[in-house]
Amino acid sequence: MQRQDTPTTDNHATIPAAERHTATSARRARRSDPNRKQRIIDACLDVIAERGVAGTSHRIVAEAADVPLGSMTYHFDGFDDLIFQTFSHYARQAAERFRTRMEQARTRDDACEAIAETIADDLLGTHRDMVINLELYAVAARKPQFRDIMTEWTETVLTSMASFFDPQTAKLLDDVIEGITIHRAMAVPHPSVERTREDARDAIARILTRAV
Amino acid sequence: MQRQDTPTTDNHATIPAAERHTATSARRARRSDPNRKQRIIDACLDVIAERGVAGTSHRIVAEAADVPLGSMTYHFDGFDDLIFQTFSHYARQAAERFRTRMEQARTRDDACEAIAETIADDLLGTHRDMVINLELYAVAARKPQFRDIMTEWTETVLTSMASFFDPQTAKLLDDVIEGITIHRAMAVPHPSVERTREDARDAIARILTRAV
Amino acid sequence: MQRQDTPTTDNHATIPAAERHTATSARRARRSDPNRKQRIIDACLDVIAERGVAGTSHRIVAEAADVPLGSMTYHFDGFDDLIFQTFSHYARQAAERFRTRMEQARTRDDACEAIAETIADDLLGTHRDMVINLELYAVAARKPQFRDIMTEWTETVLTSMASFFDPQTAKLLDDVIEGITIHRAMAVPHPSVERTREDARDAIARILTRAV
Amino acid sequence: MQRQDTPTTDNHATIPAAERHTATSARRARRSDPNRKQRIIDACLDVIAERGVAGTSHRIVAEAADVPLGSMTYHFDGFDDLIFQTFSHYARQAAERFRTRMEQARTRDDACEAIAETIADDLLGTHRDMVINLELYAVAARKPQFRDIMTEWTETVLTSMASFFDPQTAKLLDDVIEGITIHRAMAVPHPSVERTREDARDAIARILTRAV
DNA sequence: AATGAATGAGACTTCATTCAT
DNA sequence: AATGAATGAAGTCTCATTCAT
Repeated sequence: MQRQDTPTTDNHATIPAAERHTATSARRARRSDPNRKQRIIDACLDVIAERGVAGTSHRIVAEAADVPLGSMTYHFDGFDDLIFQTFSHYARQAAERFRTRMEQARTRDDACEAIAETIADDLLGTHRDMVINLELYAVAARKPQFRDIMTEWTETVLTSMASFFDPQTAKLLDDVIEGITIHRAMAVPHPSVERTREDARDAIARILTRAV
Repeated sequence: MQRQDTPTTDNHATIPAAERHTATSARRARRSDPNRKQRIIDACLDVIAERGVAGTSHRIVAEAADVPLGSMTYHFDGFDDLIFQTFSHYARQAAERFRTRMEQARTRDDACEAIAETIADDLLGTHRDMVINLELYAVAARKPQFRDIMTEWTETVLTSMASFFDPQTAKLLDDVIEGITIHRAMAVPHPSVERTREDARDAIARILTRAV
Repeated sequence: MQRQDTPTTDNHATIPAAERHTATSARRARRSDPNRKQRIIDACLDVIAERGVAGTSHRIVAEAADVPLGSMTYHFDGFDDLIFQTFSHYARQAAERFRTRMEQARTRDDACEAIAETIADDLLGTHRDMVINLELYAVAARKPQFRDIMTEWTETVLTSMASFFDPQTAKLLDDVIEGITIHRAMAVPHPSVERTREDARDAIARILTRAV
Repeated sequence: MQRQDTPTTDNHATIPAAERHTATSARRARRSDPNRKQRIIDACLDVIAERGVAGTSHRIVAEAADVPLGSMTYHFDGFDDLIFQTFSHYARQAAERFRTRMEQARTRDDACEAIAETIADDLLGTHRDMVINLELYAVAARKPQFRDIMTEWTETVLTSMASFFDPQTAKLLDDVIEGITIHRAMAVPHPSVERTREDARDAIARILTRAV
């Protein structure tokens, strides 16, 4: 309780007490829904891809995941936590995909191809991934916690490339991956996957030519 | 309104109660205010930098610009228009800055240095620019309209480089600029401006070595 | 935006942005409603009397005052401010009533009768006043700001009695007023107004007998 | 939940997210917990003292008592029952304390001193008791059921005084006790215990002087 | 006997926008 | 031309309570 001109931290009051709702409406039974939390995260990812973080809300995600609104703050410690866990999950998955691709590479050429494929297929292949990436960047630029997600991701990428490229080259390649991703994302109309793959191959080749 | 914000005390950002509306009359009294619209745009840019598009609202911008709330929908055709014009202004300004830098370059080495400076000083020099850039990217990824802003910007950049580099090299350089910008933005802690400039120089050099 | 285990003050996020409700439903026109704020306060007093502060909410008060929910936080700086202003108004009014009664008294006996009437009619006459009084006490016990309301009230009461009683006697009388009020409020069933007035007269007489 | 609360940082009072439910298993492990119900009541009293009935909820009490949320509705028949039993316990205890004090009195003077001590030490000695008292009054004013608690308490008080004072005097004394208690509770800043005891002695003396 | 999981209702607040002035 | 007043929708979050285990 606070007077009108005395700003305090306590400005989100809540429910009264004592006399609360006594109505006992009929309830749908939907208990015991395993991995509901994961379903919410997946749905949240979809929503972010479609409407951006700015357009994401508990209600919309709950609807997308087909869970009651109350589930949101039950499973997540507030909206911010939802966003954090969602991006965290996404980044981990993306990093894993990249590592898998690199692990399957035998030669340096294989590795280059894997990178090109990552750019063209994983990062830009779908509008979805593209948007999520950029939304994550935007948030991370302002929130240190989200930068940690990025750090982890970057480390996995660089580590995965370590077998084929020296650290400096790997970093440069990583920069280029990023740059191409963004620029193609911004292009209107978006270039085709094939075209993007070509461009990626060329860029990588140019960088490596000198390093050889 | 504050969603993905760094925690602030947020004392006066909130809407005043009814009385306060009239109580603040002394503060304003700003009849005949030329370029009020521009002041709103500048304030909006500040707000976006600090709270992201998700945390931006008419009220907060109005407060930051010290204009009445009614001004917002009077000068802008709704919220989206405000954001669009704001980003549009920003991008044009950034492109102009880059062109000026390049125009002052005489040799190819000058040009490289200008690029490095752009990365280190203009795009990453301030947290502000970094955040605004990424916010713009995020929006642009989802809204074609905003992609036009990016297109214009990119064209100015490539055109400015045309005197010193062949198209393909310019594009690659542009990609690297982007990649470095992002990766440094994500790094924790942010590397120093000097360090960033060094890295940028190296990356550019590597790319050009082979092209020469 | 905050990670799950990092308690920050920033835990009441709000609206997204950019893509918000564009629906323009038909609106009732109810502009220009003078002293709407006072009507809300009156309604709030009714609600408190009926359900206690614990049972009071923006929604319920808005409904009682027949104003849209949005009006509540428009006219008041949050729930706490509403409660504060409501009690403040009530206390001022009650103090005024008491002063008027005392001002009309000519003799000491008149004053005694005025006090008895205050107890029986003003403070206990209606269930409404009784409840509001006690709710105010309860809040004031925990919130210093509300204690200020009480202080002002008490001062008015003591000042009003100054013409007829020495300070110490006035204070004792005030204490007795309070005590009778409470005890009768707690009695089950509530004694009649007449009975209460009798009791008050007796108590006052007893206190004054010795002082004479 | 916090409505009319003094501003607190409120870190751990909030509900944990889903995972945290299981994460805290180490903390509890309290099988076979005798007088758990009493522990809940004690905790509830603390919560009421700190946040008022309006700020009390099942969750907060459960947290304060370190029992699982489900315990609340298991041991109590809903929220109102919890509040009722809590106040009931408190009043019985307070009445008992008063009776003990009076039983130890031998002379009428002893009795007067016991009353003064009750006011100064028991009712006002701690902020806690003061708040709880007034919260109880407020609820009792609106709910007959709670008035029964008060009736029982008052009867014990009057009975305890019967050995030393005639009924009418006892009643008046009781009124004064009440009045002083409230007025001191409202004073800002609260007078010291010693000062309060003095005042109480004086008031009692004045009342009795005439009666003698 | 006891409790973790879950939920629908409702809490406060802020929002973009409209409209009379 | 400009704006203060006002509002319905939607925001996040907490609530008491139920129920399967």
